[in-house]
Amino acid sequence: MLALNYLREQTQDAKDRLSKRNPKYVETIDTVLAIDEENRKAKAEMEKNQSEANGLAKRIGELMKSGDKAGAEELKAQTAKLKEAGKGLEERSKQLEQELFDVLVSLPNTPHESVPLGQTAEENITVYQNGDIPTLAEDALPHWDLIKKYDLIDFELGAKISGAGFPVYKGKGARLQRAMINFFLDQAIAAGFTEIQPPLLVNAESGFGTGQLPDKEGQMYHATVDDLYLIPTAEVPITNIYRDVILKEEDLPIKNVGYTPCFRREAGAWGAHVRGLNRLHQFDKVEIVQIAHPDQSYALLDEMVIHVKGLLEKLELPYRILHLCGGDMSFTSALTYDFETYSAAQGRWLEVSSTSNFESFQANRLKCRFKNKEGKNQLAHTLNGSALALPRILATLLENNQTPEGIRIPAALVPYCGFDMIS
RNA sequence: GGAGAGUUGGCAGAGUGGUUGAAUGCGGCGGUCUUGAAAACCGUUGAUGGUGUGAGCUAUCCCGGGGUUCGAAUCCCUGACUCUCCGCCA
Repeated sequence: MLALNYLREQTQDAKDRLSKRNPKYVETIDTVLAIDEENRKAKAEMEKNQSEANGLAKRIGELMKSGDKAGAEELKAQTAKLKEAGKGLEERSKQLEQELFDVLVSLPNTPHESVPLGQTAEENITVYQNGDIPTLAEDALPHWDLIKKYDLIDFELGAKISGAGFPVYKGKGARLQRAMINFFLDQAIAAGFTEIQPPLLVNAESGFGTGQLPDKEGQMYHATVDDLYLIPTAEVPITNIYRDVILKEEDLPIKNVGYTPCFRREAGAWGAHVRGLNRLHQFDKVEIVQIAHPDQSYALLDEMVIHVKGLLEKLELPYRILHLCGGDMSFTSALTYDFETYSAAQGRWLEVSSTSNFESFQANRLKCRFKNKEGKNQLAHTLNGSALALPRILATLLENNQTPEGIRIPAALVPYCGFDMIS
């Protein structure tokens, strides 16, 4: 949620930036400002009324104390009118407040000035590419066939137990998953992150804090009996640790990492290119999350990019980094880099990490602040990145590393899984 | 799941329906004293919004929501959470 102050004081800047996502937001900003002005007027009126009522109440109290019952009764009669007026004013103010809130939460984050213009994924800009794209043999298999061949994952079994998109990892498939999780966690810990094991179900407040609610309600599994949501990413519980928290400036940046399964309904997303591990309802991910001082958040974003690059290089996977354009960025992000690995048998780039700076957009929803040097509470910046999401890494790894003898495991993972070949 | 108790400022903890945004203690900050520090003493110390150039004024906030009342931290209803006891259980 954008800060109202910002929209009021830097209206043109907000309009310019949001236009990068969609020009229609210029109008929305005007609507916000109009409602805000009306709201402030209504509030002033209500406060004046309330102030009078408070004054009368106080005087009645004094009269009662001094035993002047008649005088008190006289004043009581006067309060009736104020009370009546107050009710209407309060209702009006509440309604405007709600309207303002509704419009305000419908505004996405303002893109950073470096964000490329564009509306679709085709307009994202490749800012970096690394690693050789392997040339596979004629009879190279896509990962869903390799999985069957080596009995690593059973999709049908998962479908029986749960439904489509809930794979059952078996044997070396399961061990490789565990190896990657530990590898990613250890790498993050070595980079200064603190490991967190958060709850996997969160309440609606947490869903709102990081921006999944209300606009992405349909994407999360909702346990309605207890009104809890299954997390779509560890970002939600880990960032919400800092909801309603005022941090000390010297505590920043806070660096956390967590491994969690992620649950996504992916409503409406099923179509082409979703075979095998490409898109799942449940998958594993290691997520890094930072709470930062606004002055350093972009430097920290760069650090996170370097961290993710390091992971992909240690896994010996060809990858590229995309600077997402305004139209393709998520609702909450100010700047996002997507990492994609090249899955050679499918001949496709697969997104394996999304690394973003949310600036104060989430912090404003979370009320995550720090006391600055002037002793004032200031919104922090939040950042996060996948480091990494497992299924597509696995898909790429299986496809790219297939040999007639079996699937070669990258050296970095061998100590973690205890084998160097799947055959 | 059953019964009971509780939730107050950074922390601890008091609170009578009527100048209580809230005693007191600790902590924090400033000062006196000191060569310096400690101790002691004095003062100060919540958040958010509105308004004003500013001192200020004003509204809201004592777990959340609703109600009673001229007036609610205080009374009533409801929800969440915590603790104790009992039951069940990995």
